[in-house]
Amino acid sequence: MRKSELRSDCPINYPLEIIGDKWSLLIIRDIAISGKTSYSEFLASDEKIATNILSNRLAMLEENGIISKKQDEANKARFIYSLAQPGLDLIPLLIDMLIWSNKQHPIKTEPDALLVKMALENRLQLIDTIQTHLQAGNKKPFVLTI
Amino acid sequence: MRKSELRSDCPINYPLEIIGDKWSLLIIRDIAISGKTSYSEFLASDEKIATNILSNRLAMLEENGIISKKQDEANKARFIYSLAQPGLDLIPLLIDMLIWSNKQHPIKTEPDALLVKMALENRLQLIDTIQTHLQAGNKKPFVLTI
DNA sequence: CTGTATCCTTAGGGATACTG
DNA sequence: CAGTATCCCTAAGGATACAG
Repeated sequence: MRKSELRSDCPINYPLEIIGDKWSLLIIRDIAISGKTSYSEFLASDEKIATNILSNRLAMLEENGIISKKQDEANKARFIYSLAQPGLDLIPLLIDMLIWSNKQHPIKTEPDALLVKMALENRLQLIDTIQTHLQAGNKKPFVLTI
Repeated sequence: MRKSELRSDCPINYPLEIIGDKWSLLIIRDIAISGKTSYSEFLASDEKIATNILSNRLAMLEENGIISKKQDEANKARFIYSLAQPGLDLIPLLIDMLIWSNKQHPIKTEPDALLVKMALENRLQLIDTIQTHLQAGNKKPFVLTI
């Protein structure tokens, strides 16, 4: 995305142009909250993303520095996706979306309800805990480790 | 948007389906931060939204209860758009986007730089101040009243 | 001023087959 | 497992004209 292609240089518009499509934030959610790391795991999510779209979005997110892609040392045919710093910095946004959704339609099913509870009690601490969890390279979803 | 049409009932997916297009959040920004209230003001924004798209998004946002539309008492040919409660509840999201953008490319131009400064100093207070400002029906953009 | 209506183009996306 | 490559369709969007 070159700057000349942006509709404007408004800082609210900017993230919309980078991750403002209907799929990117779901991939980021999968990594950040669901603990997913691989193509096949993203493919298995409820929203049923198509293979070509997933492929395209992973490439775009990597190109924009939101995620990182590394070969799995144990299994060379496998790739591991993780959040780069700008991706980790999107976690506050995910949490606020969760809080907003909960206000519109209160969430009662686990593990999301637990996440909402933690977010409402101490948003900053939750964000920090998730970021630390991810940076440590844990494989289980954060919410299952509590 | 009927629930049966949603790709999933994930609370992160929900806002993406309601306001996750490339234009809705810009209209909400115009109302919340730029102090705009009318069709022609939205039309004049930097991103150059088309008339049919603007018309469509205003109707959709109203239908989903995000914004309210009222006839101007002083000028009957004019309509005034404002944020309903779910729209006001999106302000934390806007602030997070601002903070994220600033981290990617530090903002140096006013009035956005001032807004970032306030957000970093006390996010909750800024959100509350903007919401109160809007609910009071002030016509000047919040940031110009400081 | 606040929209509709229309025409047309393009980007996004679903389905499926195929490959290293 | 992790993708590419097609094919095809639809929704999104730009441009412009017109209307109350």
